[in-house]
Amino acid sequence: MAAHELLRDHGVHVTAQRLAVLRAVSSRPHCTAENIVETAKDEIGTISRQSVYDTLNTFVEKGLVRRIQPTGSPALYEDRVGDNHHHLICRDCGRVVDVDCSVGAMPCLQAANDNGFEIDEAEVAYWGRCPECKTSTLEKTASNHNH
Amino acid sequence: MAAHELLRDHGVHVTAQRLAVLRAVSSRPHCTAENIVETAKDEIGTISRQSVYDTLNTFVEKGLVRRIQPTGSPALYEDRVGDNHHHLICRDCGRVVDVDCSVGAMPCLQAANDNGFEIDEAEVAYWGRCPECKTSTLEKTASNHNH
DNA sequence: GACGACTTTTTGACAGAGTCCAAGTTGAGC
DNA sequence: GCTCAACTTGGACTCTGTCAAAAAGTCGTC
Repeated sequence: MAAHELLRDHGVHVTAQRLAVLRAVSSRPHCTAENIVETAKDEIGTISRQSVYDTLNTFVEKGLVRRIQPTGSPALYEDRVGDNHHHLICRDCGRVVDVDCSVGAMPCLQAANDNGFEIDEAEVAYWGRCPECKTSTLEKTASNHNH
Repeated sequence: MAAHELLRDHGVHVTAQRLAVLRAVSSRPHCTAENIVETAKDEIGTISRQSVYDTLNTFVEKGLVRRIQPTGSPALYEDRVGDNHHHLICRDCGRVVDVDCSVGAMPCLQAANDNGFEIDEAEVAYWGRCPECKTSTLEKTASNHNH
């Protein structure tokens, strides 16, 4: 489906800014609002930060993009929606990697006890260290021994 | 274990401020840095905001308290560490409620594919609406019908 | 096509959370 | 008691994100 129709079908007006934001989100796996401002500017010349925030909020609301917010990081946006995948986040470099749900298709939406809440999303973040950061820590430790 | 020894064992100096911060975190399930400043002031008379932030960062680093950061809310701190419980968060009022791990004891630490990451924590947030906010929305909807 | 209601975008100010800095004071632990 | 760590004060600053009002653009209808 063309981006144009995608927006129409979700009941939002089609504008150059929105198309650019949508393409910016698609262009890389996990980007910040700031990334999107830059990417969209590259594409259409100029766009205000406010428009990007407004557009992202609209998209999130309409289910066109998904927002994730790891502790200590600005919000990230991705266009992979509806498949309930999760994220691996590196504590050192902040890198985010997609990972499929370990329990299967969507069961993690069920909490053990919902306390009367009406749950619509389960966000799972695995925290740790990515291969590169593991390696560089080892190197640093080794070089410390040379003091 | 007394708070005093708890700090000692984690290799941090024992000070009135740190004890007050620790107690403030324990005093309620999920508190903001601002809550802690106030609670600690009530206890020891005066403490600087800077100290509270420093202390909280130290505690998080040492594993004495856990920090969670829901979208659109300041960071929250809790002293329930090491049991891998999760959180229910209300999209409307921001209320946070503890919930035990749905899969059992710590198995959600295992991602389907760790991509070479060394994972040390799985953070799960269930997003939805709390009973109170569900009710108040219904009331608002009902009153709109009366226009 | 042109009109007009309504939605978006722009611009710039603003707010909240938290960090950084620096210098001086206090206090913990050996 | 000495030394180093921790605390205070206060302000400047950064980073994300929102608010408000005016200008511009979209889209259904004529």
